Amino acid sequence: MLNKVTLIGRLGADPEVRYMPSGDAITTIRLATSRRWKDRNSGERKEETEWHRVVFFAGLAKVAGEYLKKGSQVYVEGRIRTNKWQGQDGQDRYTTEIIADEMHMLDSRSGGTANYADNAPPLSTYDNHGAGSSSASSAASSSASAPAAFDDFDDDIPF
Amino acid sequence: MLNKVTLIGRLGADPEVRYMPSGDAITTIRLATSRRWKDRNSGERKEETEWHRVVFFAGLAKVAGEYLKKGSQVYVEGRIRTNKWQGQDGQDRYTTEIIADEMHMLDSRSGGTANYADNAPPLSTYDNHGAGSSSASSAASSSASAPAAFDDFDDDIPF
Amino acid sequence: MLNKVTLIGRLGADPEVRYMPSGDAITTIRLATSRRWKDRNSGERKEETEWHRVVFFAGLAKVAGEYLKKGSQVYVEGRIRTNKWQGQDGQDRYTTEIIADEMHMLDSRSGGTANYADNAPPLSTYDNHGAGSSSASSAASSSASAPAAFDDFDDDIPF
Amino acid sequence: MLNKVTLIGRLGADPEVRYMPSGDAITTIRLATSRRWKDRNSGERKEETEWHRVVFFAGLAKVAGEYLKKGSQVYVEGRIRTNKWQGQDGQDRYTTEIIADEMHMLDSRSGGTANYADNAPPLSTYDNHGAGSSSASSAASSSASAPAAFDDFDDDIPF
DNA sequence: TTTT
DNA sequence: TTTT
Repeated sequence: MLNKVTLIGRLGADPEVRYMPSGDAITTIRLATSRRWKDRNSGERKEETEWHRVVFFAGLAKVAGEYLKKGSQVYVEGRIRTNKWQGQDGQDRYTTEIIADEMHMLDSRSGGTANYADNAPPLSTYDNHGAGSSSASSAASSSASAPAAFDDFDDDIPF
Repeated sequence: MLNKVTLIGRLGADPEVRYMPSGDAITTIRLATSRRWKDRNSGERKEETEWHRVVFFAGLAKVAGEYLKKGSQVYVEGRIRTNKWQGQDGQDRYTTEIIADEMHMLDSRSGGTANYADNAPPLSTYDNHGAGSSSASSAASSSASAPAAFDDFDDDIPF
Repeated sequence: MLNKVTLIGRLGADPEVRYMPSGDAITTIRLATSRRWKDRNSGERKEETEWHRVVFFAGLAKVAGEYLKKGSQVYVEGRIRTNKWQGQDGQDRYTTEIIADEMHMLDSRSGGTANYADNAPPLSTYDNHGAGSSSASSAASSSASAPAAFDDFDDDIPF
Repeated sequence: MLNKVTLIGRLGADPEVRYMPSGDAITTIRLATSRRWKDRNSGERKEETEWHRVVFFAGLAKVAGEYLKKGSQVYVEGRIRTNKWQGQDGQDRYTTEIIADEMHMLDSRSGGTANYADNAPPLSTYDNHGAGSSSASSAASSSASAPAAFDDFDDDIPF
């Protein structure tokens, strides 16, 4: 079965980074996508903004936490997950989020936040495909300098 | 900005069809997508099922309501929309759904529910791209026989 | 059946715009996507650039021809089409191209070519879904000023 | 940059499987996707079939070679690659293919070819994300029995 | 609640 | 031929 989401939008705030006991990072962002259309009857232009909670794990979480900022434009690919939890009143609540497995920063060169380009890695795509928790741990414990981000590059089939 | 979802899954129940005052249909389905993986540490196979609420409007709603059944396998493309509403306790609640704009029945000929193939249209893709509410209304008021479904075919660029 | 391509890349040259007898524009771009990975055996970083021929029709062709430039970063969605033709030697040749039905300029505000932002429309998505040649013609004959680009906005379902 | 293709279609012939000196399989299929639309001017229904050459490597190649048959319906995700080669006349030729990194068999239960269901694995998604050539080799040398196919399941992040 |  |  397929459960795939692709988003291009901007962060409404800086990323939030938390850490697991294992040392793995978990980064969460709020991403806005807006849709514009012209009402066929009234002819009015309309706009609607949708906010998405996007969660990154392991190596992706590190890169997202380090390089994304409020206002950054980003491409995200992942899957929908809805979590069930209980409110204080004992009632079921649901929260839907996007579990990201691919991320691509779209603010080229001077783009985005002022000092963004200072430590940005070359524009490229990061992903989590096939990453297990063990290798993720080792990635998470590697150096936080910019080149370390490249540890997450996809080892691909060399044909 | 981009907000796109693609799902391939099976219906957990027959579609629910409601009608607007204008006569337009609104069809809702519950779609299951499951994900299987092997835990890298324990080696165990795991499986997780995600349930999606998918909503179809206008011409798509008609086709979905007519041809999809509990257990049908379907491809859906659309966008994420989260609705905010108030519970009886006055607290904010959120419901996330997929607003479909393309649908593709995957139960081929002999496939799916027993008597499914009897009145199924040729395997094809239906979509709502660019459909305004007025044209949608006229589609909704057209005959309910199988060929009518074709009214929703995308008029495409003839090059 | 589904035949969908999504690309994010940069133009290798300015767009080429041609016109049909009907007045409709046809715009073609060459789009580079590059893939980077680290070879698992040698540990070397590798990079491979793929060039795509992307074709826009009707209203999309106008917007693409007007606002895209060499070096622009763009999101394109469309379908694969392979054309068969005959070389001078009488042998069959094949050319594969992407017929775009959605386009999204990713060079934000300050981004892209120097004077790009001067006449750029608000960042948004253009599409051709469901556009027939007749409506396309009328779009093509509308004024070429920036606001005209909005004529191509998707009329969407107002629920 | 992003270069992504998603196809749902049917095989025009049985898969072709070749083997690398390393023992890795390479499987190629011809996949048809068809598009139907109604001409807005003439009102005629039209149909166009596009044929795609899809190539699978490593573990995916094994599964594709074993379980797909002429007529099978399949979901494929991958990237576009155009190869340049020289005809006998010394002229450059180009061949475009889809390098698959995910595959999903859509013929449920009784679907597709007669004896398909006999040895089919549970309906699921196979992928090559992040597979390097070394791990691919070991997968290729594992047993060819049905359960072996599960070796290719995505080890995913266990949150 | 589907399906394999 | 783009870009980092």
